[in-house]
Amino acid sequence: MAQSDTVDRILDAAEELFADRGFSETSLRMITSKAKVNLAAVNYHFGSKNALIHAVFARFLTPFSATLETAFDELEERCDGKPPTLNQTLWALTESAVRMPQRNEKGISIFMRLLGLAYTQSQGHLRKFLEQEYGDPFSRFMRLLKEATPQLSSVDRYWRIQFMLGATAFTMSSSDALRDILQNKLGVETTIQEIAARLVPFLAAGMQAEDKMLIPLPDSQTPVA
Amino acid sequence: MAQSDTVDRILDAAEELFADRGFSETSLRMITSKAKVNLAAVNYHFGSKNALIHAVFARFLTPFSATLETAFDELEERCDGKPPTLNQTLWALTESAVRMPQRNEKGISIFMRLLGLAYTQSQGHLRKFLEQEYGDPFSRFMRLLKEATPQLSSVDRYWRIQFMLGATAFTMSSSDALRDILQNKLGVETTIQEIAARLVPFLAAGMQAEDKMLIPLPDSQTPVA
DNA sequence: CAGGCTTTCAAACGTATGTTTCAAACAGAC
DNA sequence: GTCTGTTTGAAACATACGTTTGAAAGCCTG
Repeated sequence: MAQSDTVDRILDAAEELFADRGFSETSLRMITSKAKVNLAAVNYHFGSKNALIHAVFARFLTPFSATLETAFDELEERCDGKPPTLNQTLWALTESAVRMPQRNEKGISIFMRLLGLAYTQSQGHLRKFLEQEYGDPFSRFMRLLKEATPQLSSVDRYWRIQFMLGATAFTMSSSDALRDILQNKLGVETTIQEIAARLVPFLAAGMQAEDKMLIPLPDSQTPVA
Repeated sequence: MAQSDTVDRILDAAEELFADRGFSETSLRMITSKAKVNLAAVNYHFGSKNALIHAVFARFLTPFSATLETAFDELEERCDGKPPTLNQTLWALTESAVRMPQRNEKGISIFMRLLGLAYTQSQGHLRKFLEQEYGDPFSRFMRLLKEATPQLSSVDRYWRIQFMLGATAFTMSSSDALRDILQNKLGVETTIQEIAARLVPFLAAGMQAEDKMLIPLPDSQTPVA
């Protein structure tokens, strides 16, 4: 065994269990027994459960953010001064995610599911960690989105970005389950690339929707401007 | 005090704490101390923590699903045989949610956050409970969506519905946090009605997007038809 | 006001958690 | 081989959890 095969085994087990069950619902004993290492190994190698969570994120987010920066570099160079289009920007992100080297066939959906958890179950420490470590490529993505949608107000853009993130994280986080359902119901095979190919135009269309809707509230409640 | 003021106080406290922190992260001791009732009261009145979770959902989901059925009835009657449009269908749902009688000013966002949690943190028992109790209006909503988008293939529709659910559940499940961020960043106040007013056209546009995208994968990977 | 049923209360139970301890096993350098 | 620092191991720690208990208090009916 390599010197710190233990560390990787813990990370592998933790990653999968976190993605399956969430953070609080996954105990160190589950992790260590799945990883076939001693319970104390987590605190020895990582210091605490929270630090382990950070390490799980860092392991895939660090190479991913590097890939993403490169993709953005290439894109901006290719556009030669002009701001990349919305489709190009979304696609640069999607392609970076899909083409990341995977540890196994479940890699990409675990990756997405973890991102979704980070958003929805974030316990303060995680959000702070992610913001601090990976805020830069995220900000850059935001800037590109902004330049690709100059017609939107800041507030509109903000919310539509949230909608995009939601559709993406949610779909990807359960893409295995959704794929199975589709297989059983309609007998259709679907690859993660195909899901992406359907998702991107959905997002682009939503992002570029014409109007904010006027809410017709017949009585009670104040209508929204 | 009314006879079972205790029950309502527990439900109120539980609802708010669940929405703030999630299910596993909220202990019975937090709930009972916030509600100012004895710890044993939860198990006495509800039987278990899981049953309390179900009761919290039932309290707002039962009247909501009734409201929703009525809204769908009215919509279908108004359309007089012709299938309602996508916008009408989405709006019937949104309006039913927004116009539910609220116990307090935070009511609607708690409501939404709980729905988001139900989707993202569902622990089996909850999903089963919701499916059993409220599967009917959900199926009806799905049927309306199908009739409103006859141009879509079953597979396309399936995935786009997932995208819609994702954007909605995800956004709503963290809408308070997102609102705060927006408040700090841009100094803008946002109501839940405004979020809905932005979300619906986003979803409608995405749902009706023209094309599935052709994926340009420069090398490796097989392009998608 | 007496009786029986319901509700509250403080305390304890058993279990599971994250973390710590300290001795044993191991690794590589001299 | 011996010595050093690192890693593993079994066990225990303290704490928090959901749940149960059994007695006290409250309430309503007769």
